[in-house]
Amino acid sequence: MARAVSETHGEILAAAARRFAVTGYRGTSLQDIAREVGCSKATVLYHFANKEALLAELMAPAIGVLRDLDEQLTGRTGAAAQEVAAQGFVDLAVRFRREIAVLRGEFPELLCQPAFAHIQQISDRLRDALAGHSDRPGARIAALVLLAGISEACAEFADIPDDELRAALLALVRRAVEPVDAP
Amino acid sequence: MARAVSETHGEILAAAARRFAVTGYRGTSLQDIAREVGCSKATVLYHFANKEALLAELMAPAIGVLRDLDEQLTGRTGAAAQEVAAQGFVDLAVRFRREIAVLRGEFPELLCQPAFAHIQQISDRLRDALAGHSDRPGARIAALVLLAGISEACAEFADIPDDELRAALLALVRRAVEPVDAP
DNA sequence: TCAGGATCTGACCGATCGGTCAGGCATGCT
DNA sequence: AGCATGCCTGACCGATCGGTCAGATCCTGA
Repeated sequence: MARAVSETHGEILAAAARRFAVTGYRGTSLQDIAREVGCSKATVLYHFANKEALLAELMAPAIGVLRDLDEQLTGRTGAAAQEVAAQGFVDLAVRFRREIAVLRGEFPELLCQPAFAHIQQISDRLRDALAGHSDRPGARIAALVLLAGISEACAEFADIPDDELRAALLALVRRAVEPVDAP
Repeated sequence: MARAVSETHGEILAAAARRFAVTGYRGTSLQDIAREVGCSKATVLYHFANKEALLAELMAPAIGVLRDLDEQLTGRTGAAAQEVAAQGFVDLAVRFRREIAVLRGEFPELLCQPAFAHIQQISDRLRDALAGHSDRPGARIAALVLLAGISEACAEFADIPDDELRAALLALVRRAVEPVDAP
């Protein structure tokens, strides 16, 4: 019955990604994941220290890209920051559609877990950049609406090809963002 | 220890609204609500048949307004449908900020419950109207991003006055919606 | 051949969940 | 006084959760 190490490990990871995307992190039990893989719950906990570690490994690639985007944002201001934030986040959201779906609505609670403590600050900076670092309520509100809406759209439109989704979202963001330095 | 009938009933409802808005429906136990009210869990279940009934009574006013909006949408097409949908939903979302926050991310699972079965269809029609009944992917994507984003923004910006939030959201929607009948 | 590590499992644990139930207690009607 | 009714509670229920643990099984290198 024993399989190669990485095989079962990867199967659990893939099954978790599928289940989390459909029923959310809290809504998915370790038993659910084990059932989908075809192993026991104890096996899942042999390969992963706990449920949170499973989620962390699942989100690691997306978080890495988010970190990169955060670095690209440093120093940029005004319209330049908006453009980099828009292009970067749309690209990230489309590429990591499934990972985004996992966080659906559970963002606030999941951010409390130590493994994701820094994500909150990064997403705050991202929102700030998309608002062109403006403190006008209109700009801040628009930035939040767009970031949250894009996440939801990427999770929902699973059937649309990457290119098409990315183009549509980018066009939307560009006309929706409140322009800075109004004449 | 006994209080007037409606008093405890209302207190439970108010406490549930507060807790649900912070920790979500699933993330809030009947014990949590009882603790906030200062009564026993059994008392909560004396006033409400079950947890779902408590949620249903909490959401009833918002659902009523959503139904009204749905009726106003029938027969309208193109830009007129977009405008009615935009104005109606922004107004609804701002007025029922707390109720919107309750649904945060738990929308899909909550819609499965029989008490909310019809909400899915209404929100589909609302999204369709905001897209100007266009079948272009760009229009449909923009409509979803806006509806989801507005919900999230209303749940998040609890400190901004109604008028200001409504104005900012409406301005955003008007410049973000993909125009129909392009020349 | 055999020791030892990697893999996997069933049984089990304490905690918490939504929900039930018999009964206590105050109030008001007859 | 006696009874019914509405309100409230502690104790309890079965189910499920994440997580632990001792041991069975398999593979590999000496």
